[in-house]
Amino acid sequence: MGTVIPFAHGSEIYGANEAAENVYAVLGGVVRTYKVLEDGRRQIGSFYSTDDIFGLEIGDAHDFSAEAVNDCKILAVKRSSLLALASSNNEIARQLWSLTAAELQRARTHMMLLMKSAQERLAMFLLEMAKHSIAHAEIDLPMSRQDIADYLGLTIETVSRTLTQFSREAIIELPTSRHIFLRNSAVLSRLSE
Amino acid sequence: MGTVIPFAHGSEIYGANEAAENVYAVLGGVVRTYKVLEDGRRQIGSFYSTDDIFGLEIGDAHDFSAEAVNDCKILAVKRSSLLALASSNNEIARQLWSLTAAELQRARTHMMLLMKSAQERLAMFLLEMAKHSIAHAEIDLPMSRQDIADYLGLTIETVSRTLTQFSREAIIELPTSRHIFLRNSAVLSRLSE
DNA sequence: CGTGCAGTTGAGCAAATTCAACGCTTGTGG
DNA sequence: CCACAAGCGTTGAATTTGCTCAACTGCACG
Repeated sequence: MGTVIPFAHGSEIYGANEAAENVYAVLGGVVRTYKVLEDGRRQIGSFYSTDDIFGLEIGDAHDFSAEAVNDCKILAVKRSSLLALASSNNEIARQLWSLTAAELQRARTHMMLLMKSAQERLAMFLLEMAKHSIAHAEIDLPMSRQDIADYLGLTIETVSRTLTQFSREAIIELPTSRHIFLRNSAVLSRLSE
Repeated sequence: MGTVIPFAHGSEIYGANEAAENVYAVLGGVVRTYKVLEDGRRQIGSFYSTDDIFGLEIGDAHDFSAEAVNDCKILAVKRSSLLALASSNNEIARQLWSLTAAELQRARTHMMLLMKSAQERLAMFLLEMAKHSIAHAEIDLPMSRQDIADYLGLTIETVSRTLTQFSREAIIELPTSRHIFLRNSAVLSRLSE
């Protein structure tokens, strides 16, 4: 059911305000959803990785845009067929509702993140990334500093400085800019509250 | 259907992590939902006024607390009976889903707000309040500066200063601290983007 | 007529941003 | 194979923004 589509890194999956024809599942790679304000500032709403579902709207239009962070395999499923299924199958209907609730959870967590200090935001971000990674204390970042900054509501400089600070304090290790070892998750947890 | 309950200003309607037994509708007054962090910081998630519905969770526990901002009339409806209805009635099921989607919309708007400057946050807040008020350009704030600050992720001092600045610039008029006239909504709209 | 709370205002400070320079890696053309 | 531009990330200095701490005002309530 649905169609598997590959997306090259940086390519658009859908745009904000476009008709929401499909719902998407990540089979491989990482996707970002975002909005761009008139003055050029970009807010990244979420990153989605393997097994995550995104692009489900209750209205007829997407309210964020979606792009491939790196090369992705995406499963696209017609929204109309899902809705048709849901109308006769309570279990499916409940699962669609549940997906929206999961998005709500995501948004609320992100909201809580955005009222914190730069250190706390980075701590939360690293722990979140670590949870999604295979090795619990080793992260391979698929996204750029700019992506992280736009996700956390900070500048790339602040992201960079905060990470080097963590590194100086031996909380993390940064063999390369995209590769991070968590050396003191306890401190990160405390920072992220 | 359901029970009408009055809540005095400041009284708790439910606490975070409590079992979500009811879903609530505001018949009169204003409600705030919030979370308190270990260090005492409080984040207000949303304000709900007449005809708004709050406290609907897909899990079994509330994840925010809810309090009456001022004296309220609240209709409490058993969640279990709504869910029972939904299981046999697709229209009800769809409306429950829709309510969660509306919450998601709220959370995303709030997320966008929290990445902006103090001026922009206040501008968005004032316009949001104005939309809910009877007279389009006149606001009677039900909540304190502390509530506003915790909603916008600012301090009361910054809220106060920004409002007086708007007042000096003739964007608003402040006959009393809880009563605001919008004198230049265009500027506010531009600020809020 | 005080007392207390909510809101405002000011001064100094801390945090994050801006602007700018620099280093490292990568890819391309000579 | 080397030189060199381009992009990404880091670092530094100056500036801006919002926060902290403190004093003060006005209003409501006893």
